[in-house]
Amino acid sequence: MQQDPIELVLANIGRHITLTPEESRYFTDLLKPGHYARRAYLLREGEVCADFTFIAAGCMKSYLQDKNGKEHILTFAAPDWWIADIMSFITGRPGNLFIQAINDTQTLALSRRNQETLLREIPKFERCFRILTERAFAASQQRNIDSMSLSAVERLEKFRRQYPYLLPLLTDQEIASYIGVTPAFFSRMLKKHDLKGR
Amino acid sequence: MQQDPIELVLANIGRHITLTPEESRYFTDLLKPGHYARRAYLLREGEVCADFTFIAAGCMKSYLQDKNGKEHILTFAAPDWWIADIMSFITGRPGNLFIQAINDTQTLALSRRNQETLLREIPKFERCFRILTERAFAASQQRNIDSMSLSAVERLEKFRRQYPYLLPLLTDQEIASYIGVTPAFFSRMLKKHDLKGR
DNA sequence: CCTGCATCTTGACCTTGGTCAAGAACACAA
DNA sequence: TTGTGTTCTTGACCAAGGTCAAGATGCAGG
Repeated sequence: MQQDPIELVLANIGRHITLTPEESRYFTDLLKPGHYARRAYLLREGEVCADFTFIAAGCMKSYLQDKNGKEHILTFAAPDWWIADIMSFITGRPGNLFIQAINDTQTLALSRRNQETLLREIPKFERCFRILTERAFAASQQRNIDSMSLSAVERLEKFRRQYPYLLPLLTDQEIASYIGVTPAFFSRMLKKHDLKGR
Repeated sequence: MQQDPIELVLANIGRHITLTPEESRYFTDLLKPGHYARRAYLLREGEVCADFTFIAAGCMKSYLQDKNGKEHILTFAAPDWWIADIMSFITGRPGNLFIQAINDTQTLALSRRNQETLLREIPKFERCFRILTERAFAASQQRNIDSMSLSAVERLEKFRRQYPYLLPLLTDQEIASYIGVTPAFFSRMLKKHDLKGR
């Protein structure tokens, strides 16, 4: 059922640049496969995020804990997405994010070291990462826009429309955290607006 | 007093890649200088954002209007920064953002067309734009984090610490909009926490 | 089949910040 | 100096969403 992670990552890259078989090989040799059981951590607060990680199967979330210990989910990463604590990754300093598996997850990690090697040896990867970063930036920008201009209900409706395939994997708590409300308010919201049948 | 815009943009780029004089020339020939008077628009909602714009002097803001007509400021761009409606710029579709001059502003615009030419002719610019985009992404991510985990007062204090040089240019309304509160609440907040002397 | 832990729901009450409208302060233009 | 507009402040009231705690529901493991 599961597709080969290497095939998936090559398809992902192939959407942006064209590689020769040798280049593909060179690239995939720099990737380190990983497996994370449900709830296992890829990264914890205070650690340096050394890898740009491709999700081949499963699902991860990145979140932070505020000073009252409450968890705020920043992003979900479904298969075919990349995840990292970008701030820590580019500065090399310890970050504030946790990255955790939501269910069993297969990954391919590209370390900063290896990314540098890759970019030096095959410069067209610069283009590829520029495009990936542009998209991640646009998504992040849109999240800012939504949190400023939409109500909690609107954010929920948008989330459901945008990521229907994530819904079965997530608890209500996680969705609540992503859209920025408490579980208690989330529950009332579903009831009040009759949004229970996803 | 003012520095030459071309010098400034070359210094900006030079922080990430090294150019020969010919390459510098090729690059700067692709830039279109602009001047915007206070309150003039570089971009309006519904227009396609065709340019990646460098601010050489002055200051701009990008904002959106929500469906109640209220303005939410997404970013400020001071000298030595780039500004664009990234979503519209990368998709080529009409965007939702306004980009407006806060005071008299000198710009250098790199159109998407010219960017493509530049990247084709001098591939090391891929690297440069990857890095610029990574930073913009990290800043946007941080804004999401702050809006999720800080109170209005904390966001204000952080804003003042982070952008002291912007404060003299901005009205309280604009700062309020950026940190995500109304002018009325902003005023009360200053009083209550004795934050008036910037 | 029962236990134990997670998640979800609900009630009662609270806090943060919004709304609307009016007045005060300021700014600059004629 | 006197408008005229804009920004800032304030009062009275409101609404969205948070807090805390208790009970209900669901489900995996033994």
